[in-house]
Amino acid sequence: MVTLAEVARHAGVSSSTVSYVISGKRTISGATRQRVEQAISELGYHPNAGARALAGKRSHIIALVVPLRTDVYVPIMMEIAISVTMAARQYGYDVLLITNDEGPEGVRRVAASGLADGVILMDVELEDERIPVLRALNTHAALIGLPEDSTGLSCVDHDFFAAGASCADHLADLGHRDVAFIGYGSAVYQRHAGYAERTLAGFRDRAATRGLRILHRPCEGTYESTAGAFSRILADRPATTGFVVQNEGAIGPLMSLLRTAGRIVPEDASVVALCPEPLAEQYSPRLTAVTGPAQELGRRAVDLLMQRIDGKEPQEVTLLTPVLTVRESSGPAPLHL
Amino acid sequence: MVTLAEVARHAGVSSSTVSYVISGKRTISGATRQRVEQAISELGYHPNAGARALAGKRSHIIALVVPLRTDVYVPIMMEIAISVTMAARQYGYDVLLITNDEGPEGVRRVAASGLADGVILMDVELEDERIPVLRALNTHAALIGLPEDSTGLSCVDHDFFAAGASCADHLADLGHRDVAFIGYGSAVYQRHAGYAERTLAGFRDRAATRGLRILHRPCEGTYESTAGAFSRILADRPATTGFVVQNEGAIGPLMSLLRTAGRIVPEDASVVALCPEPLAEQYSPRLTAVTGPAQELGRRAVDLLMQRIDGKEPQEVTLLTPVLTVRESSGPAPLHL
DNA sequence: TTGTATGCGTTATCAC
DNA sequence: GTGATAACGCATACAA
Repeated sequence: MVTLAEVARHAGVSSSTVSYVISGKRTISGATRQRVEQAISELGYHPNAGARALAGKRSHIIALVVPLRTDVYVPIMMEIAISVTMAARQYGYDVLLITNDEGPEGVRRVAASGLADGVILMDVELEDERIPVLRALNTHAALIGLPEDSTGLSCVDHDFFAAGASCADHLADLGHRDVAFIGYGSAVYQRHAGYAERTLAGFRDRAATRGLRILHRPCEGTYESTAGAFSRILADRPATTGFVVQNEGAIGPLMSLLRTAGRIVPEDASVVALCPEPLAEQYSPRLTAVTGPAQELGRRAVDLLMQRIDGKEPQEVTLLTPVLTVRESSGPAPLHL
Repeated sequence: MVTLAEVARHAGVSSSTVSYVISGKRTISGATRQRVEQAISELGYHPNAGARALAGKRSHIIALVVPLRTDVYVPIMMEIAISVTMAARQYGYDVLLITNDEGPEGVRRVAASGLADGVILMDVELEDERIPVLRALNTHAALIGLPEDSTGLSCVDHDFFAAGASCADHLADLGHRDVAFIGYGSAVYQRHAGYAERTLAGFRDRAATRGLRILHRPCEGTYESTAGAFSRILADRPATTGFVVQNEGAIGPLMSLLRTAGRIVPEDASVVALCPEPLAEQYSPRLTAVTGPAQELGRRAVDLLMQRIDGKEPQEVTLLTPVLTVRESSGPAPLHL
């Protein structure tokens, strides 16, 4: 293994000079810089990570805590994880993957050992049990998701309230009067997942303003569950012409069910999905959908975390505005109803 | 920050004793062990990762290199990543996430710096450019996927050949004679992705043995592409009654297309998917499918890597047998054709 | 069974 | 602009 000292000898300078050439924390004459850089590449020197962490009190690693639960659309989790990793690399940081089966202990472990300089929490719940650990250890952190009490924490999330509201707006604009909201399974609402509640709240709120009559039906995301929700909607409100879906698993079944029921989309019924773009594009007809910028979420979390590691105190809550993209699944409310 | 020395003072022993209590590399009397362990928990001691790595020449970190490409079913990638992480934890290891946008350099970086003690490569291609780096640095590694030349490397993969063969067998057993294989986009075959080629080879091979007439159609996984493949299949071989799909994105469209074409599944046509269980369960009717054990893949890769880190030389290639689960989408070939 | 002492490779302080 | 050198916190060879 090539060490700093060997590089120094090879270049005929002291090891501290080599160190400073690398870190750039000292002004170095062009000549020595040349020789040092040449020695580095000739010997194929790579600074030892452990030694650097020990001496520099900075591991240049951040931990990313990912959920095990799968009611989150997995590709989006992955997209966020990857964007976090790539953003971190731009700061010279690497990313350690922590699964939530370790629970709050995982956070404590990597923070207390100095393995990670900071932590990014994904899928943060309203009363997240990892947050007390963060606070107790005074760990640098950024949260993806919005907890109940975000005091002193940096959080990024989609603006789900706005997302829900824009669905209501869009359907109201198209003249729909009776609209159904097919959401996540009731377990999701029972554990007060912020994203589910906030979307629904935004939808309800705007629906009231716009004078929509709405129906909310939880749904497990299976075909059966969707079929159940669908038939109850038709039974309770036969005049329903607008559907908002926030459960990825329910989209396919819903489209089939509408077809089977003889309701042509978008002529007889409009569908607005709250889902990632690739999903929306995948159906036929392509879905009008509200989508939040997933990669941006990861990037911003890293930016915030890096600020904190650098001793700054960035803003507490950042909400990223989702975009409603009109595609082929929504249209004017049918007149004949 | 609590250090070993502080714990030692608190417990009234030397720091090496504390170290040995933790590592278990020395026999310690019950009494001192007690006192040390108490001191550790009282002070909330966590060994410093950097110092440990420096002194022990072992970071207790492995790197997991994940692909950026998304033609792999993403949830499975995630499942593997998570199983790798959990398996690694059992060995006291953490997992560093490396995205493939760094290319082979990423592998070099983490290996040469001693950041990671070993590397797990996901989505290995036949001529993978990361492999030369592995060989040059003599990095401990385990590959998920099968490269052209696996000499001296430890690889785990699904037995795709067997997977393809079992699809042919199943349909032949049911009396089908004309079977179509809807695969990945032609780009996947052109870059000689091992999994695609081996599945097709296994399918072809067994189909020949069983006297099936087959048709292979690449498919991009969109609705349009699937519709195109489907109509060409019906045009070229109207008597086709069996469908094998290896493209997750094509499954939904195919089911719709069959329904639209008036072919009831499984009475008029049988569908066998090569896909993860959750996907197979999600459709209506539920799909007969061949599924490889994804988590097992991750676990095994970690096991192999740990053996190598411990100086052993485990077997080169491990192929995990997939399982064909009969569900509702396959049945006897229709007699009237 | 336990203690002492050295070294791991880097960063950063102090001196020149 | 550059060079010594003292930490950094732990593991381990060597002593006792």
